[in-house]
Amino acid sequence: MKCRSYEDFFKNFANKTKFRIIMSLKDKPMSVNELARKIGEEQSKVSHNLAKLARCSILGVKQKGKQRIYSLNKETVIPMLRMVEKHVEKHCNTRCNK
Amino acid sequence: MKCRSYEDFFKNFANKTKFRIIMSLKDKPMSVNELARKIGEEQSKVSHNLAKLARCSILGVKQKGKQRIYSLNKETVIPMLRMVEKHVEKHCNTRCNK
DNA sequence: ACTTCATATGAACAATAATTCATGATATGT
DNA sequence: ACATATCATGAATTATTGTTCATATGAAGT
Repeated sequence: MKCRSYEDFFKNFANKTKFRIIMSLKDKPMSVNELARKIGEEQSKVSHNLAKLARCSILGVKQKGKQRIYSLNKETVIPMLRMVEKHVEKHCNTRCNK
Repeated sequence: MKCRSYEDFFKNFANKTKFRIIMSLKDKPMSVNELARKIGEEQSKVSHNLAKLARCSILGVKQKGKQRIYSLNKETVIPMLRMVEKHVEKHCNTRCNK
């Protein structure tokens, strides 16, 4: 199953685990276990989430020995995040927690 | 409850009803009933969804008599949609349904 | 061929979000 | 003050997503 709609695309940003994965990959590409360790979640969970992210081309993958290295599609994602950041700054008042 | 995180923000685009509302409001601001008729959903459903969209400042509201006119925050939303559109064009191969 | 390491996958279960339905609130006109 | 139109809200229900756990797959080395 491919990412077949805008909604599907956005779902990948609308979830904490996926979002943390995205954020982690801003620095550098990583293998599944690396990521799992970095965000403190178990392999299977990370793997499931990676699959969905990759299906929507938010991430890319390449094999490297036994490992799979996931990398962020920066072309799309970085500008997107920047926009939302700007939006939140502007509209989310000082205490954004509640 | 306010929109307190990026995830919350993105949730508003990750749902069919909300997405259709957003799309409908690209043309012009509308009242709740207008919207409900336009997308063929019942008032209560639309209203619940509008509430969330407005909390994240994806929509704005103003009262006009008994009606509430919801309008799209085009500044943020239009460029966002354009970006995703581009992404989908590029990465979603010819038959994007399946 | 066997073992190991890294990752993927399916199915059961849990958590979260969306919808529905009944009702409440508010503005407006009479 | 009452009736009506428009919209919001809460709670129960349903639907969708996410997680967990056990297991499968696949690459690499021996």
